[in-house]
Amino acid sequence: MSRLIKEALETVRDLQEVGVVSKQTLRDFEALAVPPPTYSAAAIRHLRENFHVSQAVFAAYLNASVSTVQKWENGEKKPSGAALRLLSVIERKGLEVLV
Amino acid sequence: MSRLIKEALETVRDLQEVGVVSKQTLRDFEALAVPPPTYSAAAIRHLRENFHVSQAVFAAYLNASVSTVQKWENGEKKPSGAALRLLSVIERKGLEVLV
DNA sequence: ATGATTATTGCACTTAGTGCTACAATACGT
DNA sequence: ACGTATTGTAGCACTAAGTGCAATAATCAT
Repeated sequence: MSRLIKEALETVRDLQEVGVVSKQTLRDFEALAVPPPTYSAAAIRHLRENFHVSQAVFAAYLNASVSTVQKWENGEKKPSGAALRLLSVIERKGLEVLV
Repeated sequence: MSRLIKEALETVRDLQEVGVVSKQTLRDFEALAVPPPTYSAAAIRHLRENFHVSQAVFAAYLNASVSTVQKWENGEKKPSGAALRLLSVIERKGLEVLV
């Protein structure tokens, strides 16, 4: 998370404590403060290789087609927003969380 | 997971123990045995409402656009495979895992 | 070597994802 | 109750993601 956003988030947290801002607003802000993950083609390939799985198996975990994974890794297509988020979850929590 | 697949998975596990099948193959099979998640438009809306967040906030968590979430909930568009997997993760682990 | 698994390339096609606008509904404070 | 702010709906147009298939190439173990 960028430093600026982090500080802003702190501010909103303080404002919420004092009652200037609702819990809803705080939660909204937290969600918006979550940085959009980005993965280069190479990064995706590395991520998969760290788990020692083939493209086919990786695709199965992701619930995507082999063709899609290949195009991600070869830079022909970029993962959608949700797919990027999923990749970040995998990176931090492992493939197991998908099961 | 369907009963048949579950049994087949057991068999492959046994085969692997005896050495007829490699660990790779077992892992491949496990991945393939993971059932593809499905969410109806209503199910997605319910999922979001369970977390008491607006479409905008939900979209931020998913790293998707508001427009996309709306179309999912109104049945105009269906989530991609990876998006479905992400929804299943959220359902089982909560929104927190995305941060 | 050779056979099996895994990855690449290219083509064609479908549909998800997004942005924007104007409008409706609902909730909220005063 | 009233006006206001938040939240969700509806329609449009467009871009690019996702998919399948088939043929070729690279990798790797035996």
